[in-house]
Order: sequence, then structure tokens, then C-alpha cells
Amino acid sequence: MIHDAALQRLRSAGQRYTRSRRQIVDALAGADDPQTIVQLLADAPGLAQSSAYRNLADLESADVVHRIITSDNHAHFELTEDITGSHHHHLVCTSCGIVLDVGLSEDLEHRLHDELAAAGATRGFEGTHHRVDVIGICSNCAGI
Amino acid sequence: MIHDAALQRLRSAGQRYTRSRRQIVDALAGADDPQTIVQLLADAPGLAQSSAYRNLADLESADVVHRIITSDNHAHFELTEDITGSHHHHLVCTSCGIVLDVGLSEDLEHRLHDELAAAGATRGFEGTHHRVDVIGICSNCAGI
DNA sequence: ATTTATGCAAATCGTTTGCAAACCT
DNA sequence: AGGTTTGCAAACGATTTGCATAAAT
Repeated sequence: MIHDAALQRLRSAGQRYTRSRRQIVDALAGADDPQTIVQLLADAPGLAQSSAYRNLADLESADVVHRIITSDNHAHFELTEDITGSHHHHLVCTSCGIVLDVGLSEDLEHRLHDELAAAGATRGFEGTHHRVDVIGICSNCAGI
Repeated sequence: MIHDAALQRLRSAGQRYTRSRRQIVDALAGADDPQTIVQLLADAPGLAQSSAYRNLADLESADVVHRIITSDNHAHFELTEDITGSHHHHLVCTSCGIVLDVGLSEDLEHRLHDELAAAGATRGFEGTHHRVDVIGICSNCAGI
């Protein structure tokens, strides 16, 4: 259950699992793709914008939520892969800024991980994870 | 010659290749890694901050410069791969925000490109290029 | 000469923060 | 009760923009 996992992680981080935070987690769990603050506020009636930002920051440091930065002005948020159990990457539309999820084969993920670790090591860099984005145009914008 | 390529691309975009823009291109060409506005201003004496932003936007739309967005507050800029001729990816330090360049094998790049294109197609997404980032800690921050 | 770029200062806008009231355990 | 979270409004800070002047072609 997602709420149990969220509760546990927040507890470990010394935080409470309040109604607002549950609302945010519900909104993220119900969405098909990473959401902006604006989208989240629409799905969490009565939640103040400042609280949304504060909660997302707390949820992020408790590893419940992951923040996605794109060239779009708005940050996008999604539940962490640890919680949803699905490793995936992103399709980022340069026209409207929407972020879509997409997966790669296990084999390719594995090779990518190994090569990136080796490459980073040559510069003394300790990588914790990688991120792959495809930049382009979504079907919606292409159709306009 | 980098300046020739920059000139041509700006001309095609209906823009001029002014001293300020040359200064920026020089600063980027001389840097080992993607630079922030602050770093660029230090390397381009007399250049106003607003001009730097405007020039970088113009250089970006002329495909001379590429803007890198990270979770860091500052955007980073580098010459496009078309101009430098080197395809590479980034190591992003979560502690200090620095961005380092790193390469992958041709074979892996190829497979990655193919799989990403196929995956995007299932969602009607037309990708133009991909981006791979390794998130972690740079040697400088790890040593502190 | 005419169009485009520059510098300065002011405006923008997503995000952050101070503070008193409401909430959780 | 005791500390945390919330909402409101004000503050922040990177980036953008208006406008008069300077530069490019």
C-alpha cells in the first residue's frame, strides 16, 4: 500500500503524515504522469500553495516524492520509483512542457548503469542514479 | 572554426554576430564544462547580465548554445554538439550543482537511441534527441 | 540610414519564508 | 500540553522586459 510506505518513510524522517500530505500522495498516485504544482492544487482542494511546496519538499527529502526539473518553468513531481516499484524515464515535450513516462529494457538499463558508473569514475564522480530523458514533441502538440 | 559556424548559424536565424556574442562563445569554448551565467560574466568583462541572458537565448535558438537545466538554481550553458562535434552526457553534482561532461561508447549510444525512439513511438512522441545525466557527488564535494 | 543589440533599472513569476492560528499525538 | 503543520501575505532571486542609446550592416 502506497500510504503505508509513505507513512513509514515520513516517520523515519521525523515527519507526520498529515491530511495535506495524503492528499498530495493520492493526487500523484492517481495521475498518469508527473504533475506540476498547479495540477496538484487542482486535485487537492483547500490546500494552500505554500503548503504544497513545503509538503513536496518534505516528501522529497523523505524519498516519497521525486522532483523533475525541465526547461519548462514549472517543476514536475512524481512518487519515487522505490514506492511505485517501476523504474522508468521521461519524454519531455519542448512545446507544452508535459512529462510522460517511458521504460527501457532491463538489459539496456544494466549496461547503461555499468558504463555510466565507469565513466563517472574517471572523473572521480560518485553517481547515485541516472536519468534518461527524450526531448521532443508530444502527440498533442504535433497535431496542432 | 567555431566562430565561423556560430556566425553562419546566427545569420541563418537572422541575427548578428556581435562582440558580446563572440565573447560568450569564446568563454564557452574555453571552459572545460558547462558554465553558469555568473561564470560567463566573469569571463566576459563589461557584458551586462541582461545582455548575457538575451544573447544566450538567441544563441540557443540559433543552435549555437545548449541550455542545461538541473535542480541547481542556475542554468548551465555549453556550445551545442553540432558545433563542438562531440556527443556527451552529464555528471550533475547534487551538492554544489557543478556539471561535468562524460562520454558513452558508440554501441551503447546507438542502442539507447533505438530503444528510446521505439519506446517514445508507443506514446506518439517524436523525440529529437536524448539526454543522459548521472546524479551524484563530485570528487570535490566528496572530499569535504 | 535603418535595423538590431546593449545597458540600466524595473517588472515578472515560480518558489520560499515569517508568523500566528489550527492540527496532530 | 508540546511541537509540527497550515494558510496568508510578504520576501526572494533568477530570469525577463521597456526604453533610450550605441553598434552593426
